[in-house]
Amino acid sequence: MTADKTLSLYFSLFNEIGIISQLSSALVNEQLPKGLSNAHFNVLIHLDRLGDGQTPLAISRAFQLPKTTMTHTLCGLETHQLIEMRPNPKDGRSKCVWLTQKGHAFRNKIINNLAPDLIKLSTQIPQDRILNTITGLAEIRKIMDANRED
Amino acid sequence: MTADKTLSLYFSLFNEIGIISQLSSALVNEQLPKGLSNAHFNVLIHLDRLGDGQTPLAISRAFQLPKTTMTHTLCGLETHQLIEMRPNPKDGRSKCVWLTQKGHAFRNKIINNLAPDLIKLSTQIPQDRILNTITGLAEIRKIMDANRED
DNA sequence: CTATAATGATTCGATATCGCACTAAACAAT
DNA sequence: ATTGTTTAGTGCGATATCGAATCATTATAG
Repeated sequence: MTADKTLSLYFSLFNEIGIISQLSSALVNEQLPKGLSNAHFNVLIHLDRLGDGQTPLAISRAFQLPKTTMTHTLCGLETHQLIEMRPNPKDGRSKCVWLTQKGHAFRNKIINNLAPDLIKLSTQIPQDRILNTITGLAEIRKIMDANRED
Repeated sequence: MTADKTLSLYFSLFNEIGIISQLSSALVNEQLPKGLSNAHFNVLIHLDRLGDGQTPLAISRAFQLPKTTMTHTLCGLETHQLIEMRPNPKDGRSKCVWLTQKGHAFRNKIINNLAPDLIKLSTQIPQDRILNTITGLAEIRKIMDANRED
């Protein structure tokens, strides 16, 4: 295969991915109140799924974002009382991030509001298609992630 | 299929997409000089592929971005002399965006610099996998795009 | 034709992202 | 114990994103 063909193939891939990323962000944003963005919601999801009590640095690494960005995002979540920042008992420099009751409830509410849109999607696209696409994406993601480090 | 399963399936999908979107943006950003971002580069690509002379509004719609964002991005490109903004002969309120020689050359250079990374990827992932994934993504994107309007 | 509405682009203010520099705490090496 | 290095988090400045309001031009209605 020519280099040109390869390039345009991957440009197509990344173009589709970019568009869907934007569309899915829009879906979530529609459900969020003013003052809270995708960035905030993703952190809530993350803490709920993988457990809270993590440090800000660990979270910023999980999202591969600069820690200054995470400081800002966590600050917003704390202002809205969706998380609590407590000192890290194991390291005086560090903090631990905990979901509050309100944070849990908020996450659940947003996910519930999201459900109709996603369930509608699931009626429009065969499940096999989604599963196969996820499999392909996961492979691509793993390799790109591995390449990133060298 | 339960609603819960459906939700987590689509969350997985969008999660993979979000990560790859971030990784591919990073690939491009590595090749861009300070002062020019993905946003700028994507506009150059767009003008080269689909033809220049478009209005700012048309471009902002193509990317589904607010027109104020596009004003800002185009302003940056103009400062770097990668595009020219000329009055629209068909509408006194409007402008047309044209690639300069420098803009063309810049696009070509960046794409060339990007090539090694993408060609490496193409040696790591079977082409069929990429093609199938693109097909799946395109279907998902089309349906989400259509849903967006109602 | 004139008055009104709609449209393309910009300005402005608010928030987000991110690199750089800084502080405080922990760790490492003697 | 002391000193130098590394690490966690934050403050700050630059740029990006985006909604609301504004200005100029065009389209529409009567």
